[in-house]
Amino acid sequence: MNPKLRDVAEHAGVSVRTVSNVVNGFRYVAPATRERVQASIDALGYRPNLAARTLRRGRTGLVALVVPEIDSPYFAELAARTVRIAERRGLTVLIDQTDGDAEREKELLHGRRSQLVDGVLFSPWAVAPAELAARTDTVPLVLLGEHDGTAGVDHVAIDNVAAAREATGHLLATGRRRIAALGIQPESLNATARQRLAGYREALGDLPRLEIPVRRLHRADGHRAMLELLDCAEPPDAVFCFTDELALGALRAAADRGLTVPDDLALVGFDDIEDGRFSVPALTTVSPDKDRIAELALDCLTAEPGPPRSIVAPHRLVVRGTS
Amino acid sequence: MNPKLRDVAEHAGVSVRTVSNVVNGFRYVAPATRERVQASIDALGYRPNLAARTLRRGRTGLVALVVPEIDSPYFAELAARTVRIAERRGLTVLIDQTDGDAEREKELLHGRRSQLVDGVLFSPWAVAPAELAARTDTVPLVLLGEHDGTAGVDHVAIDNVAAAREATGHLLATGRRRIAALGIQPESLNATARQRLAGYREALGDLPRLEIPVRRLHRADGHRAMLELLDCAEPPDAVFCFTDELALGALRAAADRGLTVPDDLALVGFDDIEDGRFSVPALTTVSPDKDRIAELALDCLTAEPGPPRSIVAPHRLVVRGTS
DNA sequence: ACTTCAGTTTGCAACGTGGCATGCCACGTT
DNA sequence: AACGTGGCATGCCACGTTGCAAACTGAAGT
Repeated sequence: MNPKLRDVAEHAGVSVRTVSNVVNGFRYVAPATRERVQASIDALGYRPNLAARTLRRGRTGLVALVVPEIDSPYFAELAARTVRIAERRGLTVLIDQTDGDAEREKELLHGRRSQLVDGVLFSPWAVAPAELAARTDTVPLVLLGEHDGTAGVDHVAIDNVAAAREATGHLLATGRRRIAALGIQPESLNATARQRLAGYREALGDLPRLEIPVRRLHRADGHRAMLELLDCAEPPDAVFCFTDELALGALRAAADRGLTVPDDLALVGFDDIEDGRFSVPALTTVSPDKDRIAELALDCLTAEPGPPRSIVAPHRLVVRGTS
Repeated sequence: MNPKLRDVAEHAGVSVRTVSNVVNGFRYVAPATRERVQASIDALGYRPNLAARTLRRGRTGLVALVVPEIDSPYFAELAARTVRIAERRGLTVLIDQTDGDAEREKELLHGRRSQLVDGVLFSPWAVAPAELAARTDTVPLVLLGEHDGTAGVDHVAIDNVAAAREATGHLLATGRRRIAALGIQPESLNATARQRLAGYREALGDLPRLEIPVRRLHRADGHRAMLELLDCAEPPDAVFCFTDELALGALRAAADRGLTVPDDLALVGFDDIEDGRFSVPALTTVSPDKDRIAELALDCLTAEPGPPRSIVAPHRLVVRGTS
């Protein structure tokens, strides 16, 4: 059995409470006492029991990161940063995957983790704004990547509309006129996809729209959709993809059809995943500041409760070889 | 405040203990009582307090997954599967990143998480076998991806030597004779890299060896090393890369130098990450059965304590476009 | 009638910690 | 000498749960 406060107290010849005071850095402990207690702590290898501490304090030091899939590179990179930054703040991150399933997202909103964590970083996919409003749970919640003004919940996200406008505008600036948007989510309430679509439309103005739906946002979806798109009567000369994964699938499709990128077809992605820096050619993309997003989100969680914040994280367009 | 057992007990007119029995599915509860209690639970929205439960039971339901970096695709994919399988077993996964730092790995071995988790899945990078043997911590530990017979700890890994032999053998079978191995870790005690090197050497027999060291196993490392390699006097006609990431960096380097893969240069990777299926051309790779690895590792954690197991997970060579 | 026993319910105690209030002491001030 | 003050140490209790053992019930066995 691990040593407990009582064991340390006996060993050091002080009360349990004094040991607790030392452990917690309480102010009024005589230096000599502190030293003696610390020696006993080291000698016995005492470590506070987290369960007891949690029970007493009501805080766990855990934060849940809820994402559709942790093996999607964007979320993996976001998770890596979140874990690092959380650690610096004495927090530990646990991972929940929803697989983009609305039911599972609802569960999370309604307290599936409320006993276990001090806060939830939630990257929603399919859940309706009404569900957010109807949330019963009281655990601090921060939405990641959503930014559609749904009241009552903290948000951290880049300006998706502006970013999509820039991406599309960049394709226009390079002389493209038949620009497709790849990544529409017809059935889903996904706010992010809607905003990127809005930005695309704004930039396009009166030019013909070419809006391609996909089931999910993975490479395979981008690949499949792009093959179809290239086989149709009037294929586009550029595609704005809502994720880098889609873009990489599309890039592969272009290669399958013998097209040269960016000459025959320009591509812009979204997310700036590591992968896109080493594709051939390297992927032009919108780069959200993931470090900043993670940081701001954790700030929100630890901040004093107040009116719901809506925080905009920075992004920039990174032009590389596909455009 | 959340309702507790006492509140439910009062509401249902039974003792606290009986409510606990219902919650825990204890056998001897009269159906009528169970129903009444369950109704009260639902009415009040009772959820067990995990901290109290943990304190009492001594188990947390948490498992730590310790990896060098969660945003490395192989580990992200492994994590995704681990989280899914763990969830089915009522376990929650928390993520620790070591960044390949020996100090941090040691911390984990010496109980950094022992209070918080029921078990640790540890994917070591730099830690010495001696550290493993000197482990003081008693939390169940399973090593992932190591398999060098270090006594005293459970292992789950594929047969890295055989896999590397197959990969190299495949390149030989396609007529290559000047085959490099990319991914050597000269300074590190990393067992995985050593085993893959051993397999490479076995397959090569008396053919000339070309063993290329890299600092880490990322795309950038593969890219850099491959550029150097291609610029030297006698460049190889094939490269066996110790990870897919290295291979993708190498693939990019080949493109940078105007080489055609696989005609001018064949590549084989290792890990079968999603990314490699959509590169141009698609990456030939060794595919470890990640689902099986996650499953076996969790089996180990939950199994009765016994003599250290050394479990070999299946793998297969997936031939695609780069060879 | 008495024991036995499975089924059912219960009270008590303890898991290890930290909040609170209090007590004690030494020292300087009035 | 009495008093106030700040530094320091401590005991009691509650956080919400579950293990344990005991108690009670009614029916079946002797």
